[in-house]
Amino acid sequence: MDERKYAQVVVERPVRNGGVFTYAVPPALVETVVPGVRVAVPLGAQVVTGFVLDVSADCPPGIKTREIIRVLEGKPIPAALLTLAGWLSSRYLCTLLDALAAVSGPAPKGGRRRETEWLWPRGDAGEILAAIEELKAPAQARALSVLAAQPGMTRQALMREAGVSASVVAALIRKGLVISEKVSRRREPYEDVALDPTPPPLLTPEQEGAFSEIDKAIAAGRPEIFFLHGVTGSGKTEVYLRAVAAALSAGRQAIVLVPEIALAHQMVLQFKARFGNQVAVTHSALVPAERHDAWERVRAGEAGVVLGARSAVFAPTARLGLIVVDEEHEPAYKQEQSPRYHAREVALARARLEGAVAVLGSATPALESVARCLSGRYRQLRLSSRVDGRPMPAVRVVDLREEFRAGTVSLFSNFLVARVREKIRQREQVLLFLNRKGFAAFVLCQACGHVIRCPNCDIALSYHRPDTLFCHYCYYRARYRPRCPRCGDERLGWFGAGTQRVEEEARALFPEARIARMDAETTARRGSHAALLDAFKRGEIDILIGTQMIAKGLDVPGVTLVGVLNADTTLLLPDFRAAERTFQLLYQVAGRAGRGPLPGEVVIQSHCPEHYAVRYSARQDFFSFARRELALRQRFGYPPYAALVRVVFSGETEEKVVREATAFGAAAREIVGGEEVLGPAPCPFGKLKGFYRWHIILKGKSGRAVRDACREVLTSFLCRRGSGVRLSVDVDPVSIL
DNA sequence: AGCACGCCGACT
DNA sequence: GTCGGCGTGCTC
Ligand SMILES: [Zn+2]
Ligand SMILES: [Zn+2]
Repeated sequence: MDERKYAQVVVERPVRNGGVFTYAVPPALVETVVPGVRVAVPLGAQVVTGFVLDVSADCPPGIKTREIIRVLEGKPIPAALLTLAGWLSSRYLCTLLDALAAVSGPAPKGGRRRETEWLWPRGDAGEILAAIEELKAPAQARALSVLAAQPGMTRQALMREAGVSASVVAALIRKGLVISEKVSRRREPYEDVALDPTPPPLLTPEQEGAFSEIDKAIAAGRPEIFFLHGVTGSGKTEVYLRAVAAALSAGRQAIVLVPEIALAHQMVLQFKARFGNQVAVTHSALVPAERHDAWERVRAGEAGVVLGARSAVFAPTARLGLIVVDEEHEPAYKQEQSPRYHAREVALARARLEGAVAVLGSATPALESVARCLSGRYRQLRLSSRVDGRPMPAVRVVDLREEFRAGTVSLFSNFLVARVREKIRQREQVLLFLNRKGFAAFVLCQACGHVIRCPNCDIALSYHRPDTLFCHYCYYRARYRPRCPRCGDERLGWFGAGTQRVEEEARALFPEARIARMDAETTARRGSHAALLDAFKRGEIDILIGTQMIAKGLDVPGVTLVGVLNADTTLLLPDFRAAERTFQLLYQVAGRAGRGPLPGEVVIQSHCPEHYAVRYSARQDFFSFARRELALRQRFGYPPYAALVRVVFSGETEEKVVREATAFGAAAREIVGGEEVLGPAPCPFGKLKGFYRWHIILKGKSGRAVRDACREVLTSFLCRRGSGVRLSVDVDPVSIL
């Protein structure tokens, strides 16, 4: 009988049908063609690669199949991750191919592991001396004698020391007078962290209570979702460590996600000290081949713990028992290219599919998480007191409107200047924090703090020349008048000072202080970021000025004052999460003060001190903030009470982009039922690398409903091929820039 | 995405 | 008459 096997293959071509084709498996490949392997297959006139989804004995009728050419190297994607890829493509409306590529981890080939090359002179001292004498080329002779004096140099060092060019060294190697030895530097970062033999610290009663719940679920193999809501310094990490230990002793593996591995230095050290080489760190500093090695250690079960950024959620753990998502509210968990997944959501889906326990942690939960705690989907565990028993820092909000009326033109209020001077006198350290500059012109009344918002969307309107204000969500437009609608003042500003200007002002105001600035410009050189932080920690800098990047993970005991120069700029972002982002940022910044023995102090400068995000963050009152914010989300129809899908159109000709976006909008309005179609409107970054960008936002009651509606529109809608307009879909967008 | 097929305008 | 524009459809 016909024993032929057929494989369903997703080809690496953006084909309309989703790219799934049926191929015959040649007898020689029956053993190796299994679900999850990559294969080379013929497609039309060419050979393309693809992923095998499934292998079976039957073939859909009425098609002439061709044979798989060969199986590519690399381990197959495990079944659970293949299922997860299917989930990803339907949850995030991406192609199955993009989902499979994400799930398949780092490529097995493509780049060598890093090697260090050492150069040695050939032979004993006599032979080398003879060779130097015989050499006709003086540069080569010089290089060889330099190397003889100091054997074991790198190529760069030899070139530098001998003052010769690369060709000189190459000639010596070619002649066999110099031996090149390449040593693979298979150094895992943090490899040299010693296991800490001391027993883990005792848990506080709160930590104990939280851990025992998680422990019970792990021991029982009950796939629960826990939300660990713990204030700054309440010891969430120790709870994660205990939970991971519990999973390991139950014979299962654990994945621990952090927003940015480069900023999780302390946490990596703690995990390495506790679990040693059982931890695989998927560090972004690894070259692809090294990432692949780490992945294989996980697959083989050598590593029981995976610690990494969002892509670590796809680690090929065979026996997953626990997934931890630390700082679950962080926007860094959102992948901003297809598949545009949120690692927290993927983690929950994976935990469900593989029967693992999930632990999400934050001091300032995403409002989606608050809603899920309230609905009972997450079990909430609270850590409400600091492990060290220190009080939260005292926060003082300075009203910039009063400063404005009093004629202050400086970025520093009089109060902040006085506090900084006091700290400098006492030889304590100061952190000055500047919110990132607004990306577009936004309108804020300098006199009363009023912000003009969209009546439909509650989103801050942005100004466009010569006299238009518009909403980036629904494209509501209004005429701009340089006159505040609330107080009538004519000084509507769009301010946006850079760190450079802050530094200049600070030098003028505090001439006796040692001041440093940390931003993209000053930390462009590799390692200078760490060097600057080290200098600050050693007390060689009195005032450190920086943007968002210094708010994360900075732990300097000498800092007793944190100043936020402009608390409001995040409130002006065209984003329904603007208030949430502001609250999170201010809360986090405040946590940077008073981490040492001296009490901390925080000064927040704001044009809208009465705004609830500013007010409640000053009191570190998350629950009051959440209550207010949830009410607004409900009123204006935003997550967690609604779901959004954003469709971005981009191309080199704006008219064509607008035409396609408008056509999509019309098709969408035709098809959808209860969902709203907002726009098209220009994206906040309306032109990026020569591409004009417009977007449409679909809004609906449930995620399922909006996704279904969007999927339906997408099946009937195609950008005209000649238009050169590309379309990309973002389900649950985090940033709409 | 590629590539072929096909149907109209302006060239040797 | 044919060379070539790109709109349309298909690839297991
Ligand atoms: Zn005003
Ligand atoms: Zn609007």
